[in-house]
Amino acid sequence: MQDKDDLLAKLNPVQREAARHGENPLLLIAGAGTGKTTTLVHRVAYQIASGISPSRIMLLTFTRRAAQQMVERLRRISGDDLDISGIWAGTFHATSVRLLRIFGEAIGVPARFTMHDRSDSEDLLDSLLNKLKKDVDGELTLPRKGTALSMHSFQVNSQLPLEEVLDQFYPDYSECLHELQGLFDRYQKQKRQVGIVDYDDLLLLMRDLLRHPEVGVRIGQRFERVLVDEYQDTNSLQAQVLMALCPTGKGLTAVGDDAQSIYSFRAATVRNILDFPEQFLNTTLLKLEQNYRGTQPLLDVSNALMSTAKEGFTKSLWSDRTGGFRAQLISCVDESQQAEMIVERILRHRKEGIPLASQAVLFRAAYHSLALETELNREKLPYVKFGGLKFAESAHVKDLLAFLRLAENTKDTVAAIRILLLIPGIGPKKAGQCVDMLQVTSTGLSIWNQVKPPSSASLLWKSFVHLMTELESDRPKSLKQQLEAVMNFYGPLLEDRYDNAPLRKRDLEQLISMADRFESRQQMLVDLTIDPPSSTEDVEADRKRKEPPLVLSTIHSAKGLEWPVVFVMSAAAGMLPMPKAAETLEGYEEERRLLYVAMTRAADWLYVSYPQPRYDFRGGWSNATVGGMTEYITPPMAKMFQRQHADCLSEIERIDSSSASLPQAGPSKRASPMRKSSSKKSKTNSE
DNA sequence: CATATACTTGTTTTT
DNA sequence: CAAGTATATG
Repeated sequence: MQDKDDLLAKLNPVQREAARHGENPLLLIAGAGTGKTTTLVHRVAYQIASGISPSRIMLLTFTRRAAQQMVERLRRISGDDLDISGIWAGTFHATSVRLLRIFGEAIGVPARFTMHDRSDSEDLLDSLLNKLKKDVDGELTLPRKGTALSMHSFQVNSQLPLEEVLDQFYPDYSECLHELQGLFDRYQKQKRQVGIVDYDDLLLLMRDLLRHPEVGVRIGQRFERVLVDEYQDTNSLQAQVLMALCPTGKGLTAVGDDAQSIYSFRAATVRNILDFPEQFLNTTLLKLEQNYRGTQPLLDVSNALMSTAKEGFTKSLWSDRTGGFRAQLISCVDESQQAEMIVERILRHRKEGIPLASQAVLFRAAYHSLALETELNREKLPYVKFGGLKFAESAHVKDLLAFLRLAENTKDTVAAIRILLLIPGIGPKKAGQCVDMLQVTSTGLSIWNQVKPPSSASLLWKSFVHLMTELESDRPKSLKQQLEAVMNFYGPLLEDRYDNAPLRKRDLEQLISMADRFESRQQMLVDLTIDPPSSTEDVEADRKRKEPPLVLSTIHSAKGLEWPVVFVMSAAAGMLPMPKAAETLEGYEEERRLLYVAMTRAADWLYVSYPQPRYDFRGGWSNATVGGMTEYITPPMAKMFQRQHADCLSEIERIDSSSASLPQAGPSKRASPMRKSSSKKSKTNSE
């Protein structure tokens, strides 16, 4: 077997030091594109080579995508010598599920728990909220379900007292503190009683499990090494999870970049990263500043952006890839012209040899790409979109899964009401009655045989109850068969419910064909909730594409990825600083970091574009305050950008033809193995 | 009691 | 523009 230090041959000195660091707590501050993931992956490989069993290493990442990518890279660098298969790599949430399946009973989580996604949580909370509304009888103005859930979720994740959360973020509702507190207590209690778990509960339960006097200690001892990626985006609750897992910090590694913290709405706090050295004694702090991704001119612009930030340490990224393309700032007449401009440039890059899949268009909110998508469809360019509404969140998919969810957990009233309402002739009232029947009985769903539906629905009702009791029974049926049985029943209902039924039906066929991937019904339901197919590609993957598609992504979903060509679109007040988000100073600063994250995704070409302000919905210039110039871009920065006005088409042509050749990509080697790893799916690399 | 229609409201980001 | 409320009809 090779010497374990050979593994680290390609790392720079700081990276190597991080990889070889012993078991004392390690905090790695790593700027965008500095080889953060590379270092982390090498550290894991090095530890395994040093004799630590992979099954005793936990690698916590921010998204499932990041976890998969890391495992893939780990596999690549460890070759055949090291067996890495036992490693626990995943998000906090996914890891929690994994632990709960094994140890959940210890803290009262039933093996057949079902999960609620955000809209299910809202529904459950809404039922309690409506009762409360009757009680207060108009004396108080209570929040809507979505707002209420956000409050509660923030409270849980931040671990602050509810009073503080209300005062700080929802002052309008400070008066209802008492009522809301009661509401949330009842909400938590009810979920526990019926074996329902939501996103926040996964963290809460993971913490509680790890604090369990016996089981918790056992788990803590089992994991000798714990590594956390994107630490700047963890919240207090996640910090508590880590504290419970590694009380002394022994074996703990955290990696992050305070300049890229963009999840404050999930109660993420840079305090976690700043306080790490105090929280865990003997912490070693290492910093990575050499960027292996971008060219120096591109980094100059990003650095300039961050130098205007109001707070935070300034790191200056540098690269030895001097020269190359200078970023362009492009002013467009309106959104549709912006779309045309982007498509035109994408095509030009493709002609010059950059495949579509190596180009990405990034934006603040999912709907910002609508105009562009129309244009892409017109040009028949294939694309995948990350972020925005997920496949598993669409109504028809949720309907289908609700049948299985109810069968899995007959106390999951949200699932029950959802499917009951699908049946013609059954409304909220009747559905409520049916659900109440379930609460008192122990015979399960067969009690519904006693329900007498309106005569028009009686036949349908019979087949419905038959279906459900079949699903509920332990009679061995494959998942696929179960789904097909549901589809038999649901298919016709779907048809007269939605006008685009054929399309939706195809989605469901897709879902059914995915069934074999899952080991059990419970697993399928939970996995689809914590790891919903995040792009259109995941769903359509087997429809063979002629060409790997262009990437469209929200900035949040683009975190940690890179592309040779990056477009940041709609970077103008009203869209990139989102008015709603930029109300507070902290919010405003986060919007800036968002732009920073977006710009630092680019390796070779970067375009930032914005439409001119226009008089828009409900009185107001969409980005008037800045006279058409995006707020964050200061005059010196504008000079660094090669500024263009796309409304003068001749100007575009002129500049484009002069800069049409490929940029000199700096020194011959890119100093890291990140590039060029053209295996099937690695159109993008991580930092 | 279920459902259809007509009108108001508030617009992000993700596990 | 979707998701809420309010009112009318079956």
